[in-house]
Amino acid sequence: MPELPEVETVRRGLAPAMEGARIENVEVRHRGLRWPIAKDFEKRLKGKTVEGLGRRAKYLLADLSSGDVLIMHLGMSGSFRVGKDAKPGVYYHEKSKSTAHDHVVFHMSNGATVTFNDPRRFGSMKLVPRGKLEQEPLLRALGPEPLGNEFDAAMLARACTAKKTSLKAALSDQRVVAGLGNIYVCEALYRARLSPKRQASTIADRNGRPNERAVALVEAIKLVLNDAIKAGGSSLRDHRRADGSLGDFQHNFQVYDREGQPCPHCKGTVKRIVQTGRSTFYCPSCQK
DNA sequence: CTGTGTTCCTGTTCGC
DNA sequence: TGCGAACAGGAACACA
Repeated sequence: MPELPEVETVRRGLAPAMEGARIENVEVRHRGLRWPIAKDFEKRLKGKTVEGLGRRAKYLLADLSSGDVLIMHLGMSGSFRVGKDAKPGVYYHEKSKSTAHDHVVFHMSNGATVTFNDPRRFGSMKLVPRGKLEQEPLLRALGPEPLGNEFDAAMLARACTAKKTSLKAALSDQRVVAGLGNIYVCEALYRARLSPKRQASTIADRNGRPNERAVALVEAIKLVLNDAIKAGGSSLRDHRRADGSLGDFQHNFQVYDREGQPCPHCKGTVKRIVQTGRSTFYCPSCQK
């Protein structure tokens, strides 16, 4: 699930429970995440203070007093919940109060409990010394932050000009721009009125300079991400914010998961196609 | 190097 | 209601 707006929402939800607090204890109940959680994981975390909680693309980065950085990724189905007294505030299965898939639990010095739940276990956690963060393979190849000032039409055009893929594939590529996923790529392309099937290189001229499509696309990306963050992200299925409340942005989807429904802006119908193995939703009559 | 398909895993939804 | 198939927000990896 979690794309940039959801991860940012998680970060904001976890910050009050984690920043400035010491990790009194950490329980790893299932080491088999995307990669096995390292053997020294608990030892390196116990007794350390979280000095700050940041985000890079879809990664959460917890700065620790030990000099390590805890890198966390939610994968497809990961979520965090903040609770007290060693209990999560909200359960993944709220009715059954099930703790299945609660793989990692942080017990903080302020009494907060931070629980990582991930049914599909595509998420990951990894400790890296702060000094080696720049060489970290997970982060190294990431493209620009889409909400940063440095991300503009010129930069996007430069990244797309040599691409031989569709716009959908290019925007999904974390090396081009970091943090978009299937939902927000579809939504940004819709807002920019650009077809997901259009060749990515057509947002640049022969010299790699941005054209009006690149300008519209960058504007649409920033707009949709900012709106989604304001709404607390999207809540599909059981997904919730760290405090258990639901994000609202799914109500603002214009095309995502709306196959067969009317386009909000023309008389067309939202269509679903498959590109590089993933569903794409778009309006063929207003996205060109 | 570039682009595409497969794979990890569990849960939900859909058609019969 | 049951039951198998299809599908789901990601991204590393193998391969052409």
